[in-house]
Amino acid sequence: MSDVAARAGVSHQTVSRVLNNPDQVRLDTRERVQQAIDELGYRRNGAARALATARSRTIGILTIGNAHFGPSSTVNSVESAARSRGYFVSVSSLESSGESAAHRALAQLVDQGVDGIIVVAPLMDVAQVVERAAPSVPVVVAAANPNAEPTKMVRYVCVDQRAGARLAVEYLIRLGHRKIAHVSGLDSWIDASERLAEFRNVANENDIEALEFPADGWAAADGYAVGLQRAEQIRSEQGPTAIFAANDYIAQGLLRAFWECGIRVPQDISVIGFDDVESSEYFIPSISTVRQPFDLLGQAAMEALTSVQLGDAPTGGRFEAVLEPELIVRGSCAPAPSTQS
Amino acid sequence: MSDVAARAGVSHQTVSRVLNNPDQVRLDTRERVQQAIDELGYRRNGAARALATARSRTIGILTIGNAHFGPSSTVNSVESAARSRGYFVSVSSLESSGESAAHRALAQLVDQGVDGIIVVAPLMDVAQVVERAAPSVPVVVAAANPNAEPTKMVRYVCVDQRAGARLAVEYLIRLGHRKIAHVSGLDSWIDASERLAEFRNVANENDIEALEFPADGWAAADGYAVGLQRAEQIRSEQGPTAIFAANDYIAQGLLRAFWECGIRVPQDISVIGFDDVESSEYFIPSISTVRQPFDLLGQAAMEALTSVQLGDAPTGGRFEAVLEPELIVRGSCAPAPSTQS
DNA sequence: TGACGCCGCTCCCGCAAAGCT
DNA sequence: CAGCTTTGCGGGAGCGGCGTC
Repeated sequence: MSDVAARAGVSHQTVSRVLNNPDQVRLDTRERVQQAIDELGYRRNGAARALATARSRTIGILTIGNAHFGPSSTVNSVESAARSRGYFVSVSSLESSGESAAHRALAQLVDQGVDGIIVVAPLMDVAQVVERAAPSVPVVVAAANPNAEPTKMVRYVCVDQRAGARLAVEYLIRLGHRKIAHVSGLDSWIDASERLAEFRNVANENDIEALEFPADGWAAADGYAVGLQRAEQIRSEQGPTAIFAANDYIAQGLLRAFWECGIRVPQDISVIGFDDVESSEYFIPSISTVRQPFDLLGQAAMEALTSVQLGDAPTGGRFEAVLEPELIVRGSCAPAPSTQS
Repeated sequence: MSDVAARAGVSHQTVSRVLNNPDQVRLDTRERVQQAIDELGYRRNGAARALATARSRTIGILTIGNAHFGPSSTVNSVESAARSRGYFVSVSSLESSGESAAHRALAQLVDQGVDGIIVVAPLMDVAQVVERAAPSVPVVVAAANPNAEPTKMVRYVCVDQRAGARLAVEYLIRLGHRKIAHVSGLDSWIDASERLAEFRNVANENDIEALEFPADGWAAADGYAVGLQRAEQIRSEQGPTAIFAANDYIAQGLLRAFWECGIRVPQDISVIGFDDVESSEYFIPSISTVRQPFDLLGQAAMEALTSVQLGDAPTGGRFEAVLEPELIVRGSCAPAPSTQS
């Protein structure tokens, strides 16, 4: 910087001013300085700036790796929202589950000196770690945490999981299904337990027989295993006529298992998924599902983070933003057999 | 830090030594200092450290967003490899295509003061930008760039795309197919053009009739469009009996289109994909494909970056590491009809 | 507009005490 | 015991900007 100053024949803080408050410098000197900067290819040193201003211009993202569709989509949108606001983005993926890993990752981010953190890991224990950590930097948790309790430093945004589950189940009910199974995801996931809870609610409200087929994970393989295991039951008269799968991959596994077992979808059983992953539309049959607005979620998270940084009080609600999912009707659901007859 | 020093009754220098070179300070003082650190909850300031050492302990990842399976898997593995080596990871996604965007993103990372950059964007123009930028920090490009020319600062690692294409096409040939189409991906992608080039080679070597059906992208929708458009041709006697799709999503779209058109896979036509995405195994029929070792690629990239930082000379080859893909045989390919008769 | 101090840390050097020949 | 190295620790400068006077 002093090189630039020397070349432009001014002092180094004039250079600094040109960079930070251009209007405080007379036009001609400003241009002279700018020219010197260009000629020397001068670039400000981020570390020095961070040290002097106590702001790193970096936000941290705490996530669970990109193996999962929802979190990975959200990270993407957070990243672009952050960068468009001039922030660098530092990503930290949870290597393993468990509170200690979450705690370490959080501490790592704080140590790095991030100006804020967005948590894209809809896991109950991660949310708890954040709550209890009482972090010194603003944190926004992107998850439909039922225990969300905004504080000075931590806020919440989410896609309304319950509304999504309701969309799916009520759609099935409208099709005449009276016996519906839910293949639930990992119960350590907030999303999974929210969807399950609302599945129960809606079934209850409508006097629907509700079956629960828990899966061992979110992957197609897990849905496949459940499908094989429940095939017998589904073929029987007492079996469910529709299934609400906790996500699309599970639905895909289910479809595959049913196909192998000679159970036709949607004639013998209807299946609806969640998330609208790319391949669902092209599956055979194409999979009806509930789409979550992950792009908006990232933006909302970034906005919420900014408002915390500005010292704004919580908006009053438990969430700074609640986004609505959308029902996508395709070919994997049909009217219940009994209605047809 | 001076607080800690005061509390432990030592100088700030000793505290620094405890943190950096513990063995240079006597056990009892070291413990005293450590205790003071714990009691005060002291954490080193990263920005100050970066300023003083001229090392940010951060590596940058330049990628194209996580919409694509390969890059996103690679980013994941790079991230974990980097963090296990004690690096923070700053991610910058290309918002748009084009050299200027790539240039900006690269500059942004450099400005931030990263210690190295790993490029996970297998695009020709991105690779060119990196080459021409003659960056001041070590860069590793994870792409099978045919023009790879390792320099002092930039190195290459890759999965052997040509070997992968060969695996797929020779498998089809072994099944007796003599007329094979390749649905190629975006030709701005290095991977796509490498696979296409090798498809031509292998076809040529084996006296195979090679058809090329370019797709407008990597998505299932693109494969679907091609499938619809080529259905007529495929049904005819002169049509290909097998298709090598540039990736699994395209293969999925193809399968869907064929299903809609009453073309049976694999009876009427064989289809093989590339990448082995999660849903491929559960598709109907399950999709034969070529798996790329993305996890190893990330590690290899990180290793290469470390070796550049250490000032090691290039290994001699054009790539620091060339990883081998693997053929995954499933249900979407069958012997050619002519062989069966 | 310019001069000065400071952000928090690391590195270079210097000094003292202890151990060696 | 002189003269040396080794070990353990402290003082001060400076990294490259920013803020106040």
